[in-house]
Amino acid sequence: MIEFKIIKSSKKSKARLGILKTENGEIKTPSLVPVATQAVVKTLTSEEVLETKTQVLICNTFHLHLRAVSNLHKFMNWPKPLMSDSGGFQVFCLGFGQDHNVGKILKSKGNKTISHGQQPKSLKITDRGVFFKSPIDGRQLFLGPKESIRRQEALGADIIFTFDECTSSLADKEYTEKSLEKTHNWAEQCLQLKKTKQALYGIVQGGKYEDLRQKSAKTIGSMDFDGFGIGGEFGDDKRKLGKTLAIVNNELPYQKPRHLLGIGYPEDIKLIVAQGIDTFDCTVPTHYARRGIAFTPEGRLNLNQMKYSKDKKPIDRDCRCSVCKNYSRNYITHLLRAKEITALRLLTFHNLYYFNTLVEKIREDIENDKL
RNA sequence: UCCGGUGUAGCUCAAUGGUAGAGCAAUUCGCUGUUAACGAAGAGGUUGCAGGUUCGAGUCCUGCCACCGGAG
Repeated sequence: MIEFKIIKSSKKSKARLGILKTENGEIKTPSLVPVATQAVVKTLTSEEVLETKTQVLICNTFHLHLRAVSNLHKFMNWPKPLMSDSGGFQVFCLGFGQDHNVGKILKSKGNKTISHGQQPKSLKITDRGVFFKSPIDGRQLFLGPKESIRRQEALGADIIFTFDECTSSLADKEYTEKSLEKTHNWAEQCLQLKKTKQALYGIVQGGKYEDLRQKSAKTIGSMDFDGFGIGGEFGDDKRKLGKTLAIVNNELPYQKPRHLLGIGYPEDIKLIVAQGIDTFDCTVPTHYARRGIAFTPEGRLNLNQMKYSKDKKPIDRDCRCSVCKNYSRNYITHLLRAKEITALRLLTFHNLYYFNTLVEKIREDIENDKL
C-alpha cells in the first residue's frame, strides 16, 4: 500500500516534487534508490546507510531467491522503505549480456544483433518464464511471473516489480517486439497473482525503438499498477534517453509514481528528473566506490592514482559527510593500495551521501523554480 | 682467508646451447534495475661485470664483483 502525492509540478520542465508514502515511512521524491542486491549495500551496515541520507533501498529477487531469504526489513535491519527488483534484469545480464560481454547501454557500434528465436547460452527464455542456472551451485532454477511475485511477497518489500525481460541493446526490432509481448503478458499475470498489499510497479520496455516504447507505455500504463518502472536500454546518448523518457512518461498516468530502472550517473540525474522521473536506482555510487572512484562536483576522482598519495585534502571540500570531515584523499589512496577493505567502505559512504545530497539539491531546485 | 650456493623486469621466480617469459607491483582505460574489493590494455630487460668457446650463450669455460650459508 503506497500513496503518492505530487506537491509541485515544475513549470520549467516535467519535473515533479512529491512524497511517496509507504508503511515504512515516506520518500521525498525525486529520490535515488541505492542498490542492495543481496539485502545489503555492499560494505556498509544498514545503520551506516541511514547516515547517508538514503531514503529507500532496492533488493533483488533473483539473488535472494537463491538464498531463500524472507521478511527483508527485519532480516537486514532496514526500518525504511524497500523495493525489490523482480529478477528481470538477470534475464539480460546473465543471458545475452554475458554472452556478448555488453552492458545494457551499447557503447560500440557494428556489433552482431540478436534476432527473434535466438537464446542465450546459459539460460532459456520461454513464454512461461526463464530457466536460469544458479551461479552458486549450477542448479537449474525457474523464475516466471508467478515465482517472482511469490518470492517478492515473501521478501515483503514495500514496492515490488513485475517480472520482465530486459532486452539487450543488441536485440533487433523483431526480437524486441516479441519480447515486449511477453513482458506485457507477464505484467498482466503479475497483477492478477499478487495477493498482498505491497505496491506493484509494472515495467515498460521497448528498447531503443520509440514506437515500441510508446506502445509499451500505453499498454502498461493502462493496467492497474500502483506505479511504473521504466527499464531496458535507451540508446547510447543522453538526448535519446531524454526523448525516450518523454515518450514514455507522456503515456503513463500523471498521478502515479515513475521509477527509472538502473540509471544514472550524476550527470544523468537532472535530465531524468526533468523528464518526470520520481525515483531511480543505480549501482553507480556503490559500484564505482569499490573500484576506488569518488564522485565530486569536479567529476570522478580515481583515488587509486599515485597523484593522490600526497593529497591531504578531503575527497570534496564542500561535502559534509563524515568521511570528508574526517579523512583525506591520501589516506583513502593508502588504504586502496594496501588493499584494505575500509577504503571501499569510506568511498561507498561518501558516494551515497554525495548522490543523495545532489538529489536533495535537485528537489530544492524544483521547489525554487530552478528546474 | 677457504669451501659451497645464488645473481634474469620494481619484487618473487621461469626459460633440453636456438626469437628472454609468468605472477605480483606500477601505469592507463572501462564499468548505469551488481555473477563485479572486477575486467581490459600497453609499458617494463646490455640476463651482476669483463673476457673466452660456439654459426648461435641467460645457459658452457675463466677472472672479477655483490649477496647468502658453512668452516676458520
